[in-house]
Amino acid sequence: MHRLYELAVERSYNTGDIILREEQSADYVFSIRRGYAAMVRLTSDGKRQILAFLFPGDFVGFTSEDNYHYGVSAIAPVNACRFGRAELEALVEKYPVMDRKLRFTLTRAMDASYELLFSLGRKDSLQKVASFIWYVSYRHKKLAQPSNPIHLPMRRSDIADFMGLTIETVSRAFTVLKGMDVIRLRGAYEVEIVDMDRLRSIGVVVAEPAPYERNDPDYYPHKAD
Amino acid sequence: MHRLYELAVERSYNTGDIILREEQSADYVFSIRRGYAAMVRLTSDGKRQILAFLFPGDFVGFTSEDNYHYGVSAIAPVNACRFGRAELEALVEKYPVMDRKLRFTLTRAMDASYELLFSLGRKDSLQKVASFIWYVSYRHKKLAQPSNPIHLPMRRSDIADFMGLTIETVSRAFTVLKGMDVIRLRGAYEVEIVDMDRLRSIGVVVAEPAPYERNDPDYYPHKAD
DNA sequence: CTGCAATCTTGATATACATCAATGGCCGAA
DNA sequence: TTCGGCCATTGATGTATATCAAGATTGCAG
Repeated sequence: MHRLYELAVERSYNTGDIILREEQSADYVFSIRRGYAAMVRLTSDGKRQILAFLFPGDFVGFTSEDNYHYGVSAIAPVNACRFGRAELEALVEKYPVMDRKLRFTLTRAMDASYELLFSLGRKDSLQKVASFIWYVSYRHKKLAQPSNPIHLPMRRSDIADFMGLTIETVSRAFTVLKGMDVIRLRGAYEVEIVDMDRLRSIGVVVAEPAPYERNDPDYYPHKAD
Repeated sequence: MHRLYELAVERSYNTGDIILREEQSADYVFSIRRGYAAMVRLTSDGKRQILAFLFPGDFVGFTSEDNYHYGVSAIAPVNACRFGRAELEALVEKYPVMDRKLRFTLTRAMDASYELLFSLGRKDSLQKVASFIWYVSYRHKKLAQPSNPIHLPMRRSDIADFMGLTIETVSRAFTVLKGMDVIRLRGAYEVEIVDMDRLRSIGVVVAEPAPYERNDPDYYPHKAD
């Protein structure tokens, strides 16, 4: 594993700096060491979608195409390690364990991506914002950072572009959550979660036990054949 | 590679059958051999989001959690191979090439997922439906299936639940595209793409060459802390 | 062929969110 | 400390899409 970091180049970025540019040849993979970044995609008419927020420990830059189909920029000062794709693949060839590690990393990114897909497609604005706050708290906890009075490393416009909303709608959702005594704000970036259970119940709207009315459940449970 | 299929169990499913159930223990991985399926997530209030359509050759069932966080059901008669996760991992351990193959498969799924994320967050209904038709045509082409007069294997409600719309809105978008002479319909499931370029230009709204005009050093004014 | 049921289309209305427009609060510079 | 600019918040209005409600096709069963 430390072999990996021998071929890394460490780099620093300030807030707003571009780490990786859309349509650039996909020659590098980055791992975020400190700070926060966002994977960004832009439309021809000036709209923006954030595909993922990157927290310390996250990797970015894997793609099946020749070029990146997204940009990455720092939303707070970032330290990142840059790996050449070719060198990385060579190393992986030598140490097959790496491959499993990378695969697991990708699988986690997939799960996060499906979670967001679900939010974007089928949650209303309040549910989106509630699940977003819950998500940031969760990620901070995983990193052993303060997870209750949390610091949001991103601005309202970033939240909006992540959740498919506008800044105004995000702001109003914060106001509603405050009014419900679910959260409290100390400045726009410090969120105290007063009622974690209620926050979760607003934002995490997955279905209960038996979700598939339509179908004949002949096949479940799949016995070993 | 054929070693892989030695530990597969082949199974058939009819339209509407459940291949894999949400919250089930994630013990299997499936590869679709024939037919079409959908990864589905449901909300507590009865809404549905399709996370991905599965075409022949696609894999499903990898997750970083202990349980699946989505269901999979057949939207047309399906033949699928089922692999035990444990056996698969054991095989991978023995033949490291497999790992790279799986990783690449996952990377492609990621790219597709980001594409959908973008559509859900920032496209209007016409753009969503146009890009959807384009996507199905593209997938058929990759499978060496007819890609111009295309057969849609899914119903309007599936398209709606994939694109975060309602069936009515999807239907209206089809009508608009017909009116623009971009597509022609022969029954609800047969789509002739009359003007592929226009279809693409409506649905694929990625930004042009220099996408980051706004992102001078000053774009995120919340400067270095 | 005929009839029925499912699903798609079309129309009318409601509504959540976007857009437009101030106002207000925080933070860094001087 | 005060000032000025950048964001966030709040308010008023507009609009795209959801919802509610009929019809119109399609395709299957008999």
